[in-house]
Amino acid sequence: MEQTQERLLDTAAGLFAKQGYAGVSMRDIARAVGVTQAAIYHHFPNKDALYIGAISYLFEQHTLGISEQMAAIDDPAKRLELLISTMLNIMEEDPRFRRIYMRELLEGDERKLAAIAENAFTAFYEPLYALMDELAPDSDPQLLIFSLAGMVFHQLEARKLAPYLPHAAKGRVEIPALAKHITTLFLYGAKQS
Amino acid sequence: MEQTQERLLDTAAGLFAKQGYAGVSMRDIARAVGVTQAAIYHHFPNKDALYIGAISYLFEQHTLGISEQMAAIDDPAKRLELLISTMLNIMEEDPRFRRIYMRELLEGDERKLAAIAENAFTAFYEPLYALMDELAPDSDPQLLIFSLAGMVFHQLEARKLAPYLPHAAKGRVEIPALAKHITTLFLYGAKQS
DNA sequence: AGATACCTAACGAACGTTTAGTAAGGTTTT
DNA sequence: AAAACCTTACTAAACGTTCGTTAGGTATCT
Repeated sequence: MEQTQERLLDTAAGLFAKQGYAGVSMRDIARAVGVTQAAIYHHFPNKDALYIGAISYLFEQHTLGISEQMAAIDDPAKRLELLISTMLNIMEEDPRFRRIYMRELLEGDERKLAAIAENAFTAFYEPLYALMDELAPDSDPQLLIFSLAGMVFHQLEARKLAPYLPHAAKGRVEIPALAKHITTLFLYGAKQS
Repeated sequence: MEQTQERLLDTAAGLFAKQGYAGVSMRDIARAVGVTQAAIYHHFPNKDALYIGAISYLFEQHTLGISEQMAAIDDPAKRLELLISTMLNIMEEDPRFRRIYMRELLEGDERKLAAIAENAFTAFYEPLYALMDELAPDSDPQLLIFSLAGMVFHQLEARKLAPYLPHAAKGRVEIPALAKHITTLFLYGAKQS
């Protein structure tokens, strides 16, 4: 059966996202899945491989179909709007996703970063790169992508911070409102938004 | 001497910021400072106390008179530019600062979040709030601030990812270029930038 | 003499990983 | 059709290492 392997990947993804690489032991994962530690080594050669496998598995779950979905829309601005709200929805639904990404950026292990970039992130990146070229051919697409991604990630994450800030917010900002804000700001800037 | 204690706090802050709580051992910290593990226990009762102490120490370092600096500039756009490049410079200089922020935001401990919001973020937040009101009186200032902060944080952090992405970058993007990109994008959007 | 600031050495627990074995199912040989 | 063999998917137990922490000793200063 491949059932155990997939349950290992899924469970490990959640644990690693929440507690980080060093914060999760092979025993933790085995216990959560309901097997012994040694059983993991039947499916993965070591902890590193399980970690990278879990992350790739996590990204595969979500990146499927994004390119196809986007290719169907001609107008670049409309495509951007769809992409932003898709990203927001995915990351709202599955916090493991943005946690793993942020955590890896923070910890910055060269090997793991490279693995994530290749196995997992490229599916997002490629259509975005093309879109940036269409929207603003004279700007650096990578800078634009990093700014856009930063807005999406931080808007979701910072909602937890909002209650503790001055001029306290009225209530939780919903996803469609966030999508509209980011799209408008990204396209036309604060002066027009 | 209080010298060792302060060096412990300073060193631990850097290590914890980069590798997280579980990713750093007491031996790591002792080795980096140049004492034995047992010496730490002369200054702190346990690892938890050292962690909390290190974070508090880090934020105390960053009580900056940014409000005064900004109050001297009349033109809102110029003020924005100064603020962005100041934020970028501070966080470039001391990566521990943005890493601890991101890490605590991820882990989301209510108590620590409240402390961070009060001790660290408010100094940035108040002048920003006023500035947003001037720049775009019809928009939600908090949304604008979160988007701006997301860009600043993520641009700095994501530079590590750049080499592993397709259409590989030419070289490391420098701070002034980042400041210019973020300022223009924030004010006028991608269409104009 | 007593406090301070360390040291060496060790404790038990937890860590990633390995070794050896087993029960179940399929495949090949007789 | 039965026996022999092989592969798969595990388990129980242990390996050496590293972990947080502590006990006890030793210089140095007041």
